[in-house]
Amino acid sequence: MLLNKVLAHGARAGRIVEVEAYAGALDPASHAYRGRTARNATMFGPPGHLYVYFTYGMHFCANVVCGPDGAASAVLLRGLTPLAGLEEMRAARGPAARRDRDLCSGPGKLCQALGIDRAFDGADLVIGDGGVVLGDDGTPPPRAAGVSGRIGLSVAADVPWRFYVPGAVGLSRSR
DNA sequence: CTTTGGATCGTCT
DNA sequence: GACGATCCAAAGG
Repeated sequence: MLLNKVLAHGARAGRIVEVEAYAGALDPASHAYRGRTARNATMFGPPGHLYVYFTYGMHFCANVVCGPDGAASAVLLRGLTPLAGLEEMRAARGPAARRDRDLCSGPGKLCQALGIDRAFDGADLVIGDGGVVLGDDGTPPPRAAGVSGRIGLSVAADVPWRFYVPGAVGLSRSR
């Protein structure tokens, strides 16, 4: 359960409030569906590492590899509540992020805000090599997490594998 | 508030 | 050669 864990890069940190699950080779919507390639190699590795990919010619998205070595299961980080390093986040995001709640309210946004790019692909989030760490500040997972279909997919979007903290700051807009 | 279209390029077919 | 686990600005209500 990643909800309410904390992702930090240097002085910048945010609480994970929205995620989506991808079930490796069994999931038509997963990058791992058509087997291992140079791009998705990290997903096929051990859990606890960061899988970062580039899409739409301009955005990065970050996943946490969660299945055992070889399973290629991963969880996409879709939304964070900004906790620290807000000034740095604003500088990285630019004028488009008018309110604090806009800083990390989307998969591409949170990567831009935290300064995560392809160079961080494969980083170990537990020991924090590369400067990106996944931590726990004692906040328990939500008593009742919200659930919905996944967003932005052309296949298997109806599978209810999007989980979020109801009412939290930093959720991407739901449909 | 909602809807719509453009930007932009690495990766796989 | 096509398309994507997206975002944003602009335009209309």
